[in-house]
Amino acid sequence: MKITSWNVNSIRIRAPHVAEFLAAEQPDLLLLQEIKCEPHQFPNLEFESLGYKSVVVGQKSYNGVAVLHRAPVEILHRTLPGLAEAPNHARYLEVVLQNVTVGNLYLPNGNSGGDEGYGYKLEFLAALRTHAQNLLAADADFILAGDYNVAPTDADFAPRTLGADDALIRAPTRAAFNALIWTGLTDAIRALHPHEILYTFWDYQAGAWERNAGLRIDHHLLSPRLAERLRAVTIHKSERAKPQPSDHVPVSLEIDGET
DNA sequence: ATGCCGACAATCTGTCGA
Repeated sequence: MKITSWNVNSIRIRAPHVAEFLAAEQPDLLLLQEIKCEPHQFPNLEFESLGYKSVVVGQKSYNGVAVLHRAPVEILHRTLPGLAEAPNHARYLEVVLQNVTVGNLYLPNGNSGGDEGYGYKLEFLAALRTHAQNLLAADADFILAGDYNVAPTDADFAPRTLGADDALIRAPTRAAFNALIWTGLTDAIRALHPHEILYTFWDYQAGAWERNAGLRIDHHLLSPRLAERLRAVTIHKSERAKPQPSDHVPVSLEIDGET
């Protein structure tokens, strides 16, 4: 099973890139973040011809997540369980494919909106941790993947890309991310590439791509049995060099068995 | 200090968010 996550920064702008990616890579699931549109605006036609259907959790202008799938999926959640507030933020979608529960998430950046904006980011991470604990208690096989807007360690961002108080690296951010991981989850990229400098995002500004001034902020967290079935991780870096790219690149997992 | 991008409301530009 192949599962890819990609923050596309507007699906309407990026539809040709996504279609090309689907044709070339044929993932079983493509988890999209920042689609920036309402469900009725989602460009389904361009993907249906490639054999993919969509589940869309969208809103006007901002945020928004979706899952593209070939085989039917069961929809479990359209908001993050336990996140009471969720004030008009389309940031979570959970489906099941082949007995694997897949949570697709777009975590708040946390640098805007002052204390409230940052607090919402921490609340999201806390709710995600509780949800992970519940899934573990239910003995589920699951993946929580997407744009976490968290650089977990100092090896996960290039020099001079982030200020010391940036919401992507502040101590409470990392503590909340670690608390999630330490429920017993595995960071897929780090499981297979523990020491390499790897990034999944390069800002549009200041020549970040040309200088390789990137961040590793897109993650796949795996439950224990799924971690044992992890065979490969691919960061599709070449997407960033294409014309009119997203600032994030796709990240794919290959999972053994149950296919 | 910072060279971008996309959506939107309202135009040939500004604001917001990331």
